[in-house]
Amino acid sequence: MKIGYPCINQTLHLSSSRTFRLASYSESKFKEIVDNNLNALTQILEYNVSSGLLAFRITSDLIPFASHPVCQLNWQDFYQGEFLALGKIIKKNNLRISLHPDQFVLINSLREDVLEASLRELHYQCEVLDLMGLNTTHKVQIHVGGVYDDKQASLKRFITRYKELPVKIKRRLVIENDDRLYNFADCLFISKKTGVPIVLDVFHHKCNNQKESLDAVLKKVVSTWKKNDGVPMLDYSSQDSHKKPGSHAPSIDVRDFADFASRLGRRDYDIILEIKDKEKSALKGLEILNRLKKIR
DNA sequence: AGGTGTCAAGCGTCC
DNA sequence: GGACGCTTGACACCT
Repeated sequence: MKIGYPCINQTLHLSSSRTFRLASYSESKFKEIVDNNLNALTQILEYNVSSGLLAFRITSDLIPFASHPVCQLNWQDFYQGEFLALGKIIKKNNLRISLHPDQFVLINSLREDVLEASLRELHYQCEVLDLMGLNTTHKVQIHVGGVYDDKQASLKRFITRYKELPVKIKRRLVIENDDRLYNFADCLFISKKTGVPIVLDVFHHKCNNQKESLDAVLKKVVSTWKKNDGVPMLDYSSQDSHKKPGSHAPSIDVRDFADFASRLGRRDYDIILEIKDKEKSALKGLEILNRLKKIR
C-alpha cells in the first residue's frame, strides 16, 4: 500500500508546475521554466522518498506547451538525461507515478479539433513516463468526458475512440469516475468493453453512485487491473463541511480516512489523497495506514 | 512588495 | 446565449 498526493509540495519552497503565457513564448523562456520544473520535481521526489510517501501524481504543467504547436523544440531529446535521472529515482525507490490531464482532454468529444488536441496532450504525458524508462504500471488517468445530450452515444464513442488509440497511449490510459456525469457503473461498462482499468475516486463515488457498497465496488475495481497495470490506484478525499457537496476538504478528516482505510481489507492499493494541504495530509494518512498495519 | 486580472484548451448548469 | 463552476495556481502587469 502506497500513499501520496498530487502535483504540489507545500513544504519545499519550489514548484514543478511553473508556466508562462503563450504570448511570451520563446525557446529560452521554455528552457528556463522546464529546467526549473525538472529540478523541482527531482527535489520533490527525494522529499517524498525520505518521508515514506511513495505514490505521486506529476503535474500536467511539467513541460508547458509540450503539446502545443508553438513548441518546436524536441524537448524529448533535449531533456533525455534529466528524464532518465528522474526515472532512476522512481525505479530505485519503487515509487508509483500517475498523471492526470485536465478538463480539456476529451477523447469522446464531438469536435475534431478537441479530439486532436486531446491526443496530442495524452501523447505528451505518456511520453514523459516513457522517457523516464518506466513500465506500464505508471498511468495517465482521464475522465470519460462529456455527455453531449446523449449519454449512451457518448459512452459508445468513448469505447470506439479508445480502441483506435495508439498502443503508446492505450497501455497507460486509465479512467476515473466523476462526481456528476459518469459514475462507477458507467466506467465499469466501458472497462468491460475495452479492458481499460478504473481508478476509483472514492469521494466522487460518494457523490455519484448507484448505491453499490464500497466493498462490492472495490472488488470490481480490482478485476479491471491486470498484471502489467500494477496495483489498483485510488483517489481519496473528504467533504469540506463548510462548502457544498463535492468540495474537497482543506485538510484530511482523520476519522473518515481511518474508517475508509480499515475497510480496504487485505487487498493492496495505491492511494492519492486529493486534499488541499497536500503532503501534510498525506503524512497523516501514512501514519494511519502504518497504525492499521500493526494492528493486523 | 503586494494586489489583482487573466491565462491554450471544454463542458454542463443556471439564468 | 452569456456567465460561471469545476479546482487552482501562477504569470504579468499594476500600483
